[in-house]
Amino acid sequence: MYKKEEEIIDFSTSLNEVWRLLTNQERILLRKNAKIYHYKRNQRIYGEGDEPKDLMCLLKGKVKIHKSGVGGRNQIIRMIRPIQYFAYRAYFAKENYLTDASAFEASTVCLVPMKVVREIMKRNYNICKFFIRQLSVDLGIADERTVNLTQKHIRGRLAESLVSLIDSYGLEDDASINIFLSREDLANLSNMTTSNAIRTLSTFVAEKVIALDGRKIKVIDEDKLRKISKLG
Amino acid sequence: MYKKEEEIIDFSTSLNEVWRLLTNQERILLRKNAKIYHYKRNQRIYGEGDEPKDLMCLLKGKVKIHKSGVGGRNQIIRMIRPIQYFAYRAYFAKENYLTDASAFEASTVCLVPMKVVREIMKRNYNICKFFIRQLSVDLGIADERTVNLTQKHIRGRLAESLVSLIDSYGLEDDASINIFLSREDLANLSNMTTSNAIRTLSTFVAEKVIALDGRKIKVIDEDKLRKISKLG
DNA sequence: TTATAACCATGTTCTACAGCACAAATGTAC
DNA sequence: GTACATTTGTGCTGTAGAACATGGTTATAA
Repeated sequence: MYKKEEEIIDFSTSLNEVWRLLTNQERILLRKNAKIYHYKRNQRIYGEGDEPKDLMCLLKGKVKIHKSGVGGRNQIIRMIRPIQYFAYRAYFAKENYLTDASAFEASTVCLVPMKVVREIMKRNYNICKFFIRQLSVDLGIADERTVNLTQKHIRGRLAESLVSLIDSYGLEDDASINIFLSREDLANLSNMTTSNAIRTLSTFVAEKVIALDGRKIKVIDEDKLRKISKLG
Repeated sequence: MYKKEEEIIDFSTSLNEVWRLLTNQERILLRKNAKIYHYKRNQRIYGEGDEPKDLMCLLKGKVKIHKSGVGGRNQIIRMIRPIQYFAYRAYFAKENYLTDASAFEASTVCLVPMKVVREIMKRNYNICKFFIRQLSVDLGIADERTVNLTQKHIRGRLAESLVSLIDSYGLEDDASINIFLSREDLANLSNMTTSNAIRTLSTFVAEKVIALDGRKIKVIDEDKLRKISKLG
């Protein structure tokens, strides 16, 4: 399925925030237990129903957390960017995964056994605080999303997705969004059909809010996009 | 706004799980800082934008967490039942409240300053674990809800709400759901308009899935209700 | 009592959007 | 190169469900 590589990783930069919160001893423990995996584009990282065993931290690439709903219709729940942690919710809730995670593009992930993480947590309040904070932020985002996806109209939903992509992945020098998704993924993120995503993108182009070049989305009028997202 | 009462509360039963995890010292600290408030039907407990200061535990009654979306349309995010904790997410995320909380019926709430809670958490890993668990479970529920509310049809959404009310509040001896909400609240919980909630309830009655008597909902065929919820 | 409001209930439009169907463009394999 | 698959783009049609309207029924108040 996936390839394990022995590799020298600079943990202090790649694990960032969490690394800073650790004692030397804990760092040694972590280094000993961490594994690095590489995933190819569209490869599955974990699946609904799997038992959660490892904390994951995305080092490089992009990952989507998604979920198949009624009639197999797919919905993207959230997107992970480098140095974000994921895959821990299910373990903490003592559940199996409710979602799927797949690499959006070639990605590198650092895995740490949850058992090790738990041992560290027992002794290090700051790590607990870190997870509590993450979970709380994510729960807030989820609540917002629920309201937005159900109440906003199609234009508002798509605009909102674009805005959240901008906020997550940023803009290039030429104002194009730093992630390339298919129209289908964009639709799954915005809770609409692919045709509607295409159609609505076209109207945005006509209104000079964005410009398209294949999967590249150039943001022309970010203010207007944010306005559509808020009011639409 | 609300009335504070000096009152003898049996913390060990009313705070349940958390109380058991505390040391004697912590219990004394908690008892000294806890306040009891009473809220009337429909009274607001906190509002969007307020600064979170206290951990709240519902001792008696029913509370709804809701959120006003596009065009003031209201959406119920989750319902709280006695001995459930709430109001802590925003504090942990270092945000102000994103939601409103109101008493559904006359309710009693125990408030503990978050500062005190934090002090206890620093020393007591079990309390950290408790919140991590709660947040993780809630995040899972939120993700499920997002998919359900956006993908299911109107019948499925209403059925799902009814099922979740059954699971939260249980059934009386006569198979009626142990909570009485207005059609409007039911609509806000199921992401539909009041008229559609009324209409769909009627079809459920016609199909002999439920029986209605004012706000009282008697569950006739729970299996069928769960089936509609799953497939609808 | 009447007044007034808050709830229910149901029927009738109307429109946003999903669901095709089909074509063109682009990529990928051989 | 050709062949095939995947992605993208558009038009058409049906329908779920929102918006509106009307009327009845039950609480709360004057």
